[in-house]
Formats: sequence, C-alpha cells, structure tokens
Amino acid sequence: MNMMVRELIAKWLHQNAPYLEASEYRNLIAFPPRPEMGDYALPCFQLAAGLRKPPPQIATDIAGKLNSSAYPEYVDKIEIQGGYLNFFINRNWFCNLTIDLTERITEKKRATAADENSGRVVLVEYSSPNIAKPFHVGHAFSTVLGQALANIYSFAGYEVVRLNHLGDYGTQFGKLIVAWEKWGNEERLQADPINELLTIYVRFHDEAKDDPQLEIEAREQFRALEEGSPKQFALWKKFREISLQEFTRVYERLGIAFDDYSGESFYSPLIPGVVDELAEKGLLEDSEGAKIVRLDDESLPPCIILKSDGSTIYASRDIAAAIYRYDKWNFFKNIYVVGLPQKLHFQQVFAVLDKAGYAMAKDCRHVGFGLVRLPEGKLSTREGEVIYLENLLDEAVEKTRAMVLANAEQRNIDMTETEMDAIAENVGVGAIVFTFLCNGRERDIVFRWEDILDFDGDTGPYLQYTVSRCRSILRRAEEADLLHSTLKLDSHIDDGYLIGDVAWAVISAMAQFERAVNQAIEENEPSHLSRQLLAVARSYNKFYNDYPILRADTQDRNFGLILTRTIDNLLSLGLELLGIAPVERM
RNA sequence: GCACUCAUAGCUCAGUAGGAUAGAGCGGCCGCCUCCUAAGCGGCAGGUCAGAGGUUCGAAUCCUCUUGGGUGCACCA
Repeated sequence: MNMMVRELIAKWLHQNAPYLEASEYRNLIAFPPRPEMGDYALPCFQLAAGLRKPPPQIATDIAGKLNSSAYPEYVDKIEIQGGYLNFFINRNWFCNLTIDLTERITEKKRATAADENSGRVVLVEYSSPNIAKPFHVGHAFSTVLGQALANIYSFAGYEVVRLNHLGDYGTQFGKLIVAWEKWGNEERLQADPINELLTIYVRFHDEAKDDPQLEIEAREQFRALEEGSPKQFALWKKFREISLQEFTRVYERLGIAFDDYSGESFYSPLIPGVVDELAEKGLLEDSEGAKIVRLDDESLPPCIILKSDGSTIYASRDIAAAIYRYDKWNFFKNIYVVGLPQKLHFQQVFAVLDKAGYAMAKDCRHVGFGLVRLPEGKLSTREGEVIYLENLLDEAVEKTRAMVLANAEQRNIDMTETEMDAIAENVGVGAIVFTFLCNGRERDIVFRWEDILDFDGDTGPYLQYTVSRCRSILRRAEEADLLHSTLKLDSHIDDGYLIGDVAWAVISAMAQFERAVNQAIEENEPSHLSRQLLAVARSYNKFYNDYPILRADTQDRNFGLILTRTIDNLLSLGLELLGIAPVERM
C-alpha cells in the first residue's frame, strides 16, 4: 500500500515540479516521525545543492507549484515544515483501498505480487536434528525459524520445498551400534527411545576413556554400516525410524510437516562422484594427507574435501547435497537455516561450488541464528544443562491452562475441558514460537523461565488475545444479525469517530503488512513480520479500548465491524505465517 | 595471532540505500472494568546511542582507531 502511494505522490511531484525523475522522488519520500506531521514527506535537502537554494525555500517552491492546480483525490493537504514538504493523505480514499486490499490478501492467503514468483522453487533446509539425540531448545530455533520462512515464501507465491537434513550418519552410529550390542535394552528402548539411546551413548563415552578398544570397534561397525552389512543396517534403520517418530511428535505440536527427510546418509553415497568432479576440474590439492580446495582468492581458509584416511567430511556432503538439489529442483533459492557458528563452513561450501563453475552458488544462502543460552552460560548436553523442547512446551501449556481456567471462571465463560486444553496448547506453544521470532535472528536468546513464560506485552499470546477479542465481537455481531458478508465500507463516511486518529493508526499499521512480508523475505528475517503484527495489534487494542463498537450507531458500528473483521483476518494470517495458531477464545 | 559479529533506557530489544524532538515491551510509580475478554488501555519516571576522531547541510546509522562481550579458524557436524 505505501509503495503504491509513494509512486503516486512521486509522479505528481514529477509532473508539477520536474526537478527529479519520478523514481528519484519516490526513493526520497519518507515517513514523518509523528502522525500529526503528515503521512508522507519529501525531504528537500538533497535538492538544495542542485537548485542552489535553501531547503525550506525549495519546499515552498514545490508546494507553490502543486498548489497551482487541484490536488489529486488521494491528497488532502500539503504542509511545509522546515526543509520538509509533508503530505496528508485522504483518509477515506486510503482506508477503502487498504481494507479492500487486505481482505483480498487474507481471503486468498496470497501476496499481491505472488504471481511473479510462481514456479520459482525455494528450498528451505531446517530443523535437521541428530538421530538418537534429544530435541532440545537449540533445535527449536532452526525449526521455528525455518518453518516461518517457508510459510512466508509460500505466501509470496514461491514453490517451497521443506527439507529436514537429518543427522543420520557418521561414526557416532558405529558407537551407537557397539553400545547397543553391549548394553542396549529393548524394553527401555520402546518405552523411551531417545533416552535409552542417549544413555548408552553417554555410557560409551564414559567407558571409552578407559578402553580405547571401543573406539576401534565403533569405527569397524560404521565401516560395516557403510558397506551395507545387513545387521548394522537393520539397527541403523531402527534407530532412525524410532527417533523420527519422536521428532514427529514435536513437529505435530508445532504444525510442521517436511517434504523431504533425506539426511546425511542419503547424500553420503553421492560424494565420490563429486570428489572426482572436483579433481577433474583441477581444484583438489593434497595437503598433509588430506584433499582440499584452496580458497585463497576468496580470502577463506581451505576447504577439506577428504580426510587423510580418505573418508568424507561434512563439507563434501553439503557440496554433494547442493549439486543434487540443484539437479533435482533447479532451485531459485537454496536456504540453510543453521546456527551462526557454521557461517564459515557455508562460505567455504558456496565458494567451492562457485569455483567448480556452478552459477547456482550465488542462490545459496546461509540463514544463521544465535545461541540459546542460560544466564549462567551455554546449554551443554554433557553437563546436563539441557532443556528439552517438549518440557518447555509442556510448561508453557500448563501455565496457559491455569490462566484460561481462571479467566473462564472470572468471566463466567462456559468452556469445556477439551476446549480449554486446545486453547492452552495453542497459546502455550504460540508463546514459545513467538519468542524465537520476535527479535533479530542473529541475536542470542538468554533463556529465563520467568521471561519466556511472561505473556504480557510483546508476545505471541498478546497477538492471539487480540484475535480472540476481534472474534468475540464478530461472534456477538453475528448473533445479533448485525454482520453481513455483504457489509461494505461506505466510501463517503467521515463523521463521528470514523477514521479519526485512533482508527487511522489502525489503518496505517494494516497498510504496512506487505512491506513487512517483503522485508522478511529480502532479509530472511521473520521478525519484520512479527513486529509489524505487534504494531497492528497495539493500534487495534487502543481502538478497541476507546470505542465501544457494538454500541455505536449504525454507521460507526459498521465501520468498526469491518475494521474488526479485517484485523482478525490479517492477524490470523500473520500468526499462521509465523507458525502460530490463532484462537477463537482464550 | 587472524577473521567474523555485537555494544542503544534498570532489563530484553526495535531503529542501515545518512534525515525532523532516538522508539517499544518488561520492571517501577499513578490511573482505567455497572460497558464488546484487564493476557488489555492511558500517564509519569528512565538515554553522553561503549569511547575518541573523521566524512557533511545533517550521523545511533558511513570510515578509522580504542575498549569490552560473543563466535569461528583443516581432518566432529
């Protein structure tokens, strides 16, 4: 919406005061810091040098030219303030267009410009937990962030493929097989799979300290697994499946389903071909027994392709995977949602691809994120300082459940146990999801229970609460037969509180939704959307607080209902994009 | 040692193609439910944008240096 208005104003400026091209005007146009100063502004400072006049005089000059003929329908007035020329938009015009546009977007759940992206495949690799290891809050970051990005790309019209690059290969499986044969217990495995696997894995490391023979056995077992020996393969398959079942439980709570679970084991067999290819292209060099690709001209450290014992390494796997994915999907963009510590690794991988002549290297992106840590320091599995995602979700849901119950009693709301459970689940999980998405992704998240379970202010529950407020009004309106699907905004209303400053703030916030989505895509940063939604919700809550919609006269009530319906749809859509379920009541 | 990254209110954070009086949430204090859900709304207090230079009409934003955190630097992923 804003872009469109900027275009219009820029054109108008160019026609009447052709000091600049329309596109140059458009780029200059900014937003005044406070609403009473106007809706759009042209800073005239950069024109000063060329016109050899002080900025305020230029503003006056341009205003004079604009005043010489009638304003277009979308401008109410213009004002000069210092070196700024400020524009006040016609609120009725803008309001009608914005509501109309928002209703179209939310109904189709598709961005306005979605068509131009259709057919463009965007791969998003995220979550990617290790088999046989617990799913802790650290994994949650990649999972939640990747899911939100995938949703947003999809909304923007891209064809999204969700990849879960499972950590299902490597010497740790040799260790696991050895440990299982020595200490494994089928009953315990069935009862609590990950825990049993983790227990024997930890025991392996404990005992391996005193018994180096174990490590040797582990390597042998992994070799056997790689060679396809049936016993080892069957065990590996079993561990993989059972782990995946566990992960799926969490994914379902988060509303996530992947298109592809090919992990390291899938890509491993592809590596030899890639190594040959790199050798043929003359990129491989011997160094201390290992095969490497030098990246000096990229001022990066060399990338190891083969270890000195001839075995493969994660870099070669990621290179093979990228090539495979390009052949299979011919992607437009290939996104890796992986922690920031691996930044250098991905720079190397992309650089090797580039050197090998793959133009698609420029379409590969590492989307990094910060650490989840405790106030005391890092989370570490070894020292038992871990928080399992499921436990965190349970805590949040339990707390929410208590609040829902208290609310229902206090307000005399008739609610079944089942409904309360469902609400608590959605709001509790939503609170956790939102904490991963509301700030810049590269920031660390300091984990404090009291903060993460605080549902006041800028939180997921705040957004869900706003939605349920909207729906409550709409429900009542429906019951009183006040709400018709045909209800349309009258284009000539501006009496009463209609489109007063408070409602205008709601409309202006609503108009910035697509800008936020675009920015989220450009920077692979869903927090732009999160923050936009908070701004929308805040403006609506003020409106809600100031004006009793259902008790207003017909014209005002209709306006309030339309606004409420649009806000409900917009916030619901936004929440869904973030991976959070809106709720009817809470 | 080299590289990357960050430093904004007591706390958690917004704010980049340089723009008007640097914003929000939490916490603190004070108000608002006979009225659509108070998980809400309003008000007050709170700042040398780490420090020092520089670039210019103008710098939290760009450049240099200093200080202080975080991360990464070949056979783990």
